[in-house]
Amino acid sequence: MGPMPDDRPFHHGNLRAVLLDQAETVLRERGIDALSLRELARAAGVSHGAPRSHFIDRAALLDALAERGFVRLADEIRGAAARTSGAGASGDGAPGDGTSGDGTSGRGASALRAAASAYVRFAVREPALLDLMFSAKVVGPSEAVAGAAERLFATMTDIMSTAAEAGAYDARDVGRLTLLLSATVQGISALVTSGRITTDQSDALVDDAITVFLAGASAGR
Amino acid sequence: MGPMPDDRPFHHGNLRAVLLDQAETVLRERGIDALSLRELARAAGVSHGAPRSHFIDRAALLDALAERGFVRLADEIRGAAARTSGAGASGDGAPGDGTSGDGTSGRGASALRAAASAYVRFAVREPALLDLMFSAKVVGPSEAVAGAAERLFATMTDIMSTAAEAGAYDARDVGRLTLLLSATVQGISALVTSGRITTDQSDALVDDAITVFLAGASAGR
DNA sequence: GGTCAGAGTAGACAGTGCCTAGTTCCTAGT
DNA sequence: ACTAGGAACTAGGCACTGTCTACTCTGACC
Repeated sequence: MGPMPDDRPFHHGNLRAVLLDQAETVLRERGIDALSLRELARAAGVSHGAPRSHFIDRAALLDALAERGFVRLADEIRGAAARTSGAGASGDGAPGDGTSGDGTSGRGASALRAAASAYVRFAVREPALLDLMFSAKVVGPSEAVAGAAERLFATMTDIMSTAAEAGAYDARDVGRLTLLLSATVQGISALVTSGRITTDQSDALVDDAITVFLAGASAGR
Repeated sequence: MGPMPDDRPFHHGNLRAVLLDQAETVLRERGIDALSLRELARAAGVSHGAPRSHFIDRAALLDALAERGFVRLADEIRGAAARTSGAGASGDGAPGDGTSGDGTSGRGASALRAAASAYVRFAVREPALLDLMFSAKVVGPSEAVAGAAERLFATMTDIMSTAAEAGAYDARDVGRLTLLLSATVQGISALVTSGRITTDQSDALVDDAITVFLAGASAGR
């Protein structure tokens, strides 16, 4: 009814992106309980019903956040792994150079170390977001976030495959070993985000994890 | 002001326990978002302000739930580990019998397998509760839950020490290895509670985890 | 130029957590 | 036996939230 006395444009233009960015900040600084659609709307200078045009639910907003989180996390560990070897670790990397040994210090190993470290660093930087990404849903995760999570796992598989080609372990075990290392890294992150261990401890733990993992994985003949 | 027309006693007697039990059920069946102090009060047949006598906060209720969760989880993995070897695995167990080998199938190994399996089974049974126990707090966890979490970790350490005495790995590494296995098991659980893998996959994953862990841990000379 | 869907506004409603004042009961202490 | 006091509980109110609905504005397209 109000004739809207303001001079600002009726259409915000990119409300969705603004809401997501602000939500991410709130999540980081004050936790998920402090995330309110109405507050986000106020901060963006729109009415309390405006977010509904972009997110049908509060849950939809959270899903979008989780989805973005998975994409960012995948990018970061891919980048970290790629930075260790000269070329990238994207999909069909060059075949292994035949380096043998137990793999605990090969080129594949350093990529694994870098990726794991980047993963946990993400957890330190964005504890609430990672928590949201892996939170227990009463109903299964939505299509979009499941896809994004899948992409993260695919990235992990890529990195693990490259390490296998470098001789760190048998290529036939890549599937199961990827699952295992993913779980381990996620577990270390959970210990960090829940405040159970310090970041210093987590660094050492990542080191131990990779060392034991490589020794155990290559021991399987 | 109302003269309380009911005939039921004024004092509920054990409201606190009833609230916690009911809260646990709601958590299990409808997730943490469905947990409302007022609804719990209604279900218990008391006024909406009654819970405040026992839990100053909604957060306090959640803390109490998490605390109970830690205790139960610790009990379950201790029991599972104890059931593998004849005697219990409590604290100062009998010294190892000198069994050598790489430890991937020794007596300590089966205790580890049982404990890990019990942990993940707990996650399957109580996903939302486990999530709550390891949720990212903007402020550090309360005193009580930190203590309960500590007790869980101590239980893990006990089990790991017993396996070390059985020759699974060097006793000097127990501290770091406990942290590592705890993280791994928690990570597998997170994959389950977030609906990323099925329970069948989780069983196989636990198996792989223990195998790789023992191979890697004992490989460290 | 009219129309039509998307984006935003504004109001209402049920529900929640939290606070406060008052009431009831149990349990000491004398 | 009586009374003081504290713990447990009731009842009302406040601010806030998510969600629904009806309405309005705007730009783009025929």
